Amino acid sequence: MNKPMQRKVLSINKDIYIIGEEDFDPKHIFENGQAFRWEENQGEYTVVANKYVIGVKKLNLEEIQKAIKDGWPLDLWNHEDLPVVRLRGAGTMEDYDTFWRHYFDMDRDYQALRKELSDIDDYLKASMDFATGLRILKQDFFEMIISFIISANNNITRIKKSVAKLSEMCGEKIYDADSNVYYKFPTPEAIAELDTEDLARFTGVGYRAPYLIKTAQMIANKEVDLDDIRQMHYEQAHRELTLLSGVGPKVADCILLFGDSRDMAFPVDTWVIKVMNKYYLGEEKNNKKIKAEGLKRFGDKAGLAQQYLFYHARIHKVGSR
DNA sequence: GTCCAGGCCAGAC
DNA sequence: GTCTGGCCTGGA
Repeated sequence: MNKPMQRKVLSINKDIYIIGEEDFDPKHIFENGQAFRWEENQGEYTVVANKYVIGVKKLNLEEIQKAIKDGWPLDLWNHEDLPVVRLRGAGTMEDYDTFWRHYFDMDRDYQALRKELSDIDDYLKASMDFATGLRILKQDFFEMIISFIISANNNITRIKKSVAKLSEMCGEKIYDADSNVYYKFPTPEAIAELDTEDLARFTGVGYRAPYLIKTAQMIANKEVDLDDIRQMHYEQAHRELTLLSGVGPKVADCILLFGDSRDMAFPVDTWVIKVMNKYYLGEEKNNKKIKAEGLKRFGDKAGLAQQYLFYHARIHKVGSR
């Protein structure tokens, strides 16, 4: 093995560059179903998060050479195979330290994680190898609640469209580096005030519209306190989340995994059911038992393992006719 | 036209 | 507590 590369992060003209990080592949990060506020165009992912709109791209050789020509410090890039990810419009190093570092889970050692999970079994190893560069984002808690209520019995294309329309409907305006208009994710108060039929018509969420409004109201009036939930043990937090309208066991686990860094939260969806049955169980139909098996096999990182299994299974259509 | 998409809810047992 | 049927919507 070569000596491990030292990751460097720097900001030049409001663009942030992450240099020498092998475990950062925008496609695997954004197209694995954990995030809904992105659009891909020629390898660049336009992403809305918090108050930011950024372009995430793993640069190719020509782009790196162009960057150097444009005034990039040449000494930063001294290996031909050194990966470079650009977060266009992401801001200064202060923005990185206060937001992006957390959002992209930069303090987790993914090389060590891949090694640890790969040792568990061959199928998990195949999934890990397939999705090298996948990271579990740390997204906004309330945004995850609303997004995953919309996700139930739905597909990713339509979920993305509905979340975008909802943000447009009642989120605050923000702008990207080229002054294009985008929208922040709405507050609980903003969604709580919406009319059910307006919401359904404008966003296409259909029968989920009353769930969204009820849940936003429960959160806005502190009937369910999100700050409290984040202090609770996993089981209690999961139970509390399912009090929200439209939140069942699977959605609650997605919220905890992607919005509250709960590595053991193990969402059991159709693909995970297929994978767990094909490789570990056979014909188990009870989701609670499937989840218990996941926790038994993958321990306190079951949720992380789940995300690689899910992504691999969905792409390869494991268990489908 | 029918089927399906990262499930949840209500009602029945 | 566990199981079953119904469900907005739009693209294949």
